[in-house]
Amino acid sequence: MSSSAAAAVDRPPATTTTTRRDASYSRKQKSLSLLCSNFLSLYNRDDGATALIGLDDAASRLGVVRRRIYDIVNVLESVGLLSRKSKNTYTWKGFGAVPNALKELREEGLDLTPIPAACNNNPLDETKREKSLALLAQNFVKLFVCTGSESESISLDEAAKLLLGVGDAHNVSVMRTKVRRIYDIANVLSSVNLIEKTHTADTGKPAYRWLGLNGRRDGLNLNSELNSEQAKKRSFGTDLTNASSKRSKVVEKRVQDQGEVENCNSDGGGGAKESSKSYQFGPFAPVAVPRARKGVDVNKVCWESLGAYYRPQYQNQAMKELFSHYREAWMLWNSQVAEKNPIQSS
DNA sequence: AAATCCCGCCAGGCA
DNA sequence: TGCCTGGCGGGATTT
Repeated sequence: MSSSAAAAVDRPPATTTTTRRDASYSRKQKSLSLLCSNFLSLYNRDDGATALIGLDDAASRLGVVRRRIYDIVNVLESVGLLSRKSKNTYTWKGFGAVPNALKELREEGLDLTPIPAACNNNPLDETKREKSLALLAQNFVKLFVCTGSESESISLDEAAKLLLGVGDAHNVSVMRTKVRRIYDIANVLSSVNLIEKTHTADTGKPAYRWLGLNGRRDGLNLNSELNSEQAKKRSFGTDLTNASSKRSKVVEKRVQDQGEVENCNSDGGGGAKESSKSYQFGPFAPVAVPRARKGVDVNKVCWESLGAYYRPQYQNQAMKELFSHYREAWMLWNSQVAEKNPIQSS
């Protein structure tokens, strides 16, 4: 089947290697870790309240194509942070739901034996399910919670080999694909501080350590400095959205066309230019946060959640202090508003 | 050179 | 038929 119309809309114009080599192309703007952190900033609540997540809404708010959202929700769903409600819609469950999900995973136990096709009602479905990111993510988590490795690191290689199908143990190509997927999963899980990236003591090879909910030092700090080295490396000076990407220009334009872009980040192109060079409000200013719609104070929700949850990790001390300053000012202002308007602000 | 992982093609399912 | 979902791997970027 050829690409669908939806996919065509979804997809920025076909990229050439020229574009990819463009000097302004920067992965920092687009990492899955950062995207996931921003996703949490939008939907995670301290009070444990559930929220509906529309995939299109999430994609346009974050300035990415839907495809990227699928990666995130599939992994987050595997640890119970959200669940699929219906087509296009997920329900945010929050960190309160994680212990149960982990308990269930633990009780299920780690069984990597492929289900024989003959035993399945629908072999095709099972094959697909077997390879799905969601299941891979669950099994990855099980490697820690079911094998007593909660205090130990598991190397990337080790994880990939364990999660490979029996017949694929020596297939380099399959192994490489599996490793790619583990990177995807690990980036999401480290963004929510359930795991952290480390290195094996002996070989220095990449590895991951289970943090569990202890990884969240407190209810606010989802982007703890304890977060993966990866996030540290890739998040400096980046925008809240991934709209900076040239490849995201189609999405960005679509959002602008809808007249929904809150141009609170005065770096002009809504993040299309390097925000690190021309920041005005700081990288936590969302580019694609929709204007308040009728009866819905979207802005308030977003800024509140940003103020409460979003903590960029700056390697630069000045940036750290600057953000702290803005955050304190915001919190102070917010509490003053709350005092004046207890009903509206509650 | 190895590690990392973004990106989007495209297959398959479903209404 | 068109949209939704997501597996997959090429290849660019970072370490």
